[in-house]
Amino acid sequence: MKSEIQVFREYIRGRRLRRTPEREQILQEIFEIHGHFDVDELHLRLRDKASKVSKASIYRALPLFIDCGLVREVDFSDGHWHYEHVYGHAHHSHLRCLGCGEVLEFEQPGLGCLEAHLAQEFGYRIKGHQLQVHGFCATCQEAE
Amino acid sequence: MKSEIQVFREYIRGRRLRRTPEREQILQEIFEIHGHFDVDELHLRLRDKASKVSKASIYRALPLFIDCGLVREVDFSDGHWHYEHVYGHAHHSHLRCLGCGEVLEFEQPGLGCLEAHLAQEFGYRIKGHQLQVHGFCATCQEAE
DNA sequence: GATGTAATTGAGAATCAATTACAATAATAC
DNA sequence: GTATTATTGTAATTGATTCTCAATTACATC
Repeated sequence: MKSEIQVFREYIRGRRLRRTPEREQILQEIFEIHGHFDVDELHLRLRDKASKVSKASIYRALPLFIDCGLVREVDFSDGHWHYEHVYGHAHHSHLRCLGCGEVLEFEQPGLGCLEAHLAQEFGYRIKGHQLQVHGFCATCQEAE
Repeated sequence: MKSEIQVFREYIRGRRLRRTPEREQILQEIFEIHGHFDVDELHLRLRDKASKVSKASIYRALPLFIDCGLVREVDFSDGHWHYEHVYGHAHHSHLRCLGCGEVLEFEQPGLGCLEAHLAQEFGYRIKGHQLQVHGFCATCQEAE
């Protein structure tokens, strides 16, 4: 399997874009994040490492990472985007607690089959899906 | 089955909130919308009927409707919230075209079973889920 | 290695949906 | 009817994201 930096560099070359230290710093940082992140968090983490990458550059780089399949947008319905490092990870869905915000991951293999079915029924070429389940975790149920 | 206005009035009474013409106008308008809507659209439709309800009131009313199960937030990943009239409708998921923005609905009965499974495995009390599938419709595939 | 080009950058301004403060109004309880 | 307090519209504010613009820099070519 190609390394993620490799995937990104090939993508960059293929599009006549440019390989910059900023983009690679951002990507590197994403690899090191365990779990989900948002732009603010990513920016702070880079700040802490004395990187001067601006938020604007992060906002500009993320669509590239998404486009080449390294990162995925995740919707937690809290008013801004979250992202996750996706390359080489099994596709999964999120179970989110409406009380404390905890997010668990689970696998849902049946959805590949659903995609094939939808492709056939509606004539779509399917690119992906997002499934979120929400509710209250054990702790938050007690607290109610 | 209780009428939707009834559901809402009981909810209002139960919470010691107040029944106002603005809220009922908004709710009434939502019933008459076929399909999905966003705050802007709802506001324009009310304007057209010479209603003076402000956007702020719409923003303030929607969480109430959601809370009493009459309306559901829908995420089309286009930067702002969409909603749909939900009471008495079968739960469904959305298939969205990344090219033209078309949205189709489909039913996915297996997910009720998934919810029960998750409830058991993680100790959650599940409140609901959202599934969106995205890809390119037949027309947009040709255009590429 | 120098040069031209066009992509990329950071900083800050602009945008836009959503929220909030405030004073006026109006729904409910008494 | 009166008091209480939720709700309203208006306008200001917030906060995430996008855009602008001048300066910089990566890459291809000489």
